[in-house]
Amino acid sequence: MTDPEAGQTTDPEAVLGALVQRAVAAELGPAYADADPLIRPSDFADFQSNAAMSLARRADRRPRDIAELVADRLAAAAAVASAEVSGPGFINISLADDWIAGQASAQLDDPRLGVPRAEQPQRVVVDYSAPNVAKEMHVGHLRTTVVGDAVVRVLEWLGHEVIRANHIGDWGTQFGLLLEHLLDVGEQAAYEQLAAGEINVFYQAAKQKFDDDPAFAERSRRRVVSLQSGDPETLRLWQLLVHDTEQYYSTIYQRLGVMLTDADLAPESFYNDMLADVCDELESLGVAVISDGALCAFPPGFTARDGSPQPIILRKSDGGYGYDATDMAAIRYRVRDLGADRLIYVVGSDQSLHFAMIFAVARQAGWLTDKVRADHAPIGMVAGADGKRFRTRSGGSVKLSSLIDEAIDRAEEVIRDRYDDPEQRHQIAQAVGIGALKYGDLSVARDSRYVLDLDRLLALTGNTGPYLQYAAARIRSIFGRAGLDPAAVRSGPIELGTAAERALALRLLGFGRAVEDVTLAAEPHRLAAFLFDVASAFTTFYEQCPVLQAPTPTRQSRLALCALTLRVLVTGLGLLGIGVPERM
RNA sequence: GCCCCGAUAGCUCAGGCGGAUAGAGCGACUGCCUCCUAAGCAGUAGGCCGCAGGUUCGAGUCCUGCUCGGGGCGCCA
Repeated sequence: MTDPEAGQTTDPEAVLGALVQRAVAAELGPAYADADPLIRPSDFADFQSNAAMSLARRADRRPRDIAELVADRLAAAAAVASAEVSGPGFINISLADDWIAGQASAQLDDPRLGVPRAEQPQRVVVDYSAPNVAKEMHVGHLRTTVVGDAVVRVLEWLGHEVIRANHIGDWGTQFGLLLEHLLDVGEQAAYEQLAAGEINVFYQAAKQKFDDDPAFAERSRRRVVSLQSGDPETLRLWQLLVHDTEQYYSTIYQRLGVMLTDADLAPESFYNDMLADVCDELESLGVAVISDGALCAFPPGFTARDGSPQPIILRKSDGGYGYDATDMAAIRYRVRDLGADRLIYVVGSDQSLHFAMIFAVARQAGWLTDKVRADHAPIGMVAGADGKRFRTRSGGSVKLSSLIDEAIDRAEEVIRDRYDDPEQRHQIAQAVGIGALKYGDLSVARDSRYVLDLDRLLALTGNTGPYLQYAAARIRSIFGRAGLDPAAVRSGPIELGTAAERALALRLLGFGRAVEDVTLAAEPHRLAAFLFDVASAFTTFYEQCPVLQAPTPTRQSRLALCALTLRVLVTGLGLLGIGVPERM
């Protein structure tokens, strides 16, 4: 165990946890050194430890007696102002003001703001976004894209090596009709339409012809065969189609400020050459068997509608490969060739069964071992007004690009009278609108299903991205008025004269824990909630504590606290992929 | 039929590994711009945590059953 009062972390819970563990071990014996200190936020103090009650039975002592002994030892620690027993054995712990102030000063001086790098860096493949070629990116792609992006940023900042994998759908039978339609309209016209984002028009026209024109349908079927058999001209057309829509994704990603680039494409077709070998290996391992003419794997514990074993279908009876095979190939490739320690699939919750089965088969095959962790991070579906799954048919879909436009327009509307310069106005509106949009999706649990509500998603007041951006802008404004560069303020001393200052400083110390929490289950909303608490604590401080007008020692301290708050907000929002405008 | 997810304030949602009096935003209602940005702040009202049992010192949280909603379950991806 590390020294509880040393090390890089500023996290009070970690520090108190170590203190409680040490005290428990001293009172009850070394066998108790690893007991969970059960540190929780408290309504009655800064924190409480509930350890005494859980240890009472094991130690055959009365919980209050244990609590008294531990509390006495805690009270002697420099970090602790008071430790008192209450109720059945709660230990209410308040931290010393000068300890909080010292930690905050250290955090300000630390380039990493008290967030240590991972002790054991991993190589992590994060699979997210995954739009389909020649299909519109709609609102349903927003969350997987921004959640994946935030997870990637957090993992990288913690020192992990991240491989971004945009598993776009660029293969399958629908390409027959798309390619025939491409030939009909001409390459240039198709390019213009696709690059302009008129993707659904293109797709629906192709689909219409497929349904109405038997000759077209027949051509399409033949085209699929040509594609799969590697006919050079067909491949050329296919690449054209893929390239055109990739260009369109890129513009969306750039507008959203998402890290994905062409270099991160890991399309379905990438695995085509591996599929036969994947099937062979699974078959030779005895994991896959022929059933009704198809090559299937039957992972234990999965049963179908009629109670029979439930398969994944690797190779269809017609010899073609399905997406089960592609995903198996991707797992094998990512673990064996890329050397991944962890796989995170930020993919819709409707794929839960699929991933459970895929992972199970990969374990049977020995591709996933105890050393490799595979997570499906389910993304909740977007529902229509009827509460049911949001379907993109019948023109009811919301294009992601329109949503972005709307977000920026709404933000610009708010500041229309505030900034004369249209360029500046647009830049602010862009940062704020995109910030609102992304935060709106990042601040809820990623698997919560939701009815699309633009007013909620694009809100500019309350617990929103702009609220956090606004707090940062106000801090910058303070420094601007003082003619100071906030980045230059790197040291205290910080003094905590008021409750608002203390509450803000204490809150800031939890930054590292909040960042860490994101990686546990790929949940950026935990960081979002923390940042909202920080901004909220700051605005209370802002209302109550004049900074520039304060007398000298207090002024310096408050400037330091502001500088620290700004850096935590900007860094934290950056980890969520949200930019912060200089002014608002 | 089986499996997964959900049900918390009027609405949208948070609630690490079980802790004391269940939180936030929006909406409603009261106040607050001679003062570092009112995209803000302070406050009030609003709860059978779906229902019924169980586990235990203690359950929104864990277990069982049920109700309702969503999703999934052999050759689409």
